[in-house]
Amino acid sequence: MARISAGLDKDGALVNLGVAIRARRKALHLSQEALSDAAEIDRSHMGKIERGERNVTFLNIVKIASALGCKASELLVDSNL
Amino acid sequence: MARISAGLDKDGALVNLGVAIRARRKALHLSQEALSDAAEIDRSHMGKIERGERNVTFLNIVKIASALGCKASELLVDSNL
DNA sequence: ATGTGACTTGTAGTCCGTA
DNA sequence: GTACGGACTACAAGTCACA
Repeated sequence: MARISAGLDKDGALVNLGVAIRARRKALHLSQEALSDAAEIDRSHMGKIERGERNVTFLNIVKIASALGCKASELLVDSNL
Repeated sequence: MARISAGLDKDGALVNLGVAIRARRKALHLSQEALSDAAEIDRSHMGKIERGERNVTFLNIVKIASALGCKASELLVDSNL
């Protein structure tokens, strides 16, 4: 059971963000482990983020984007937000 | 004293985000109160976000962007992120 | 109208496992 | 290499009083 209720994440914003992160990660042929290591975020947490089960903080979005070699805004554009 | 250390917010990302939010809010001639009301976020909390003193979460960024009538990605583009 | 400090509650984020 | 769980700790969310 995810910790984010469908009610809170009305437009699936977190899921879309997670999908965008995963897509960029795969494009770079990185493992979750490699990415979470580069972003200095726990691998378990990163997995939940990709699945849209966690409401990431802004600073971590920036860190992840940076680890993916792109801007945070690009991730959101991918997510249609 | 701000709750976010300069060390954590290396590039002033939170400050830039706050500035972008405030700029858009002013452009719409809204008070913090009106905006925080529209975004369903407490005025006090919103004020701290605008000053870059809080590491806001993704879902709240989306809520604020929505209350500002723009996309979350646009806010980040304004912030150069 | 906004800034700020003090506070409680919820959850982001860590660390350990198992499959 | 990834999903998922339990048990923590750190900190964002949310509220209020007062400047």
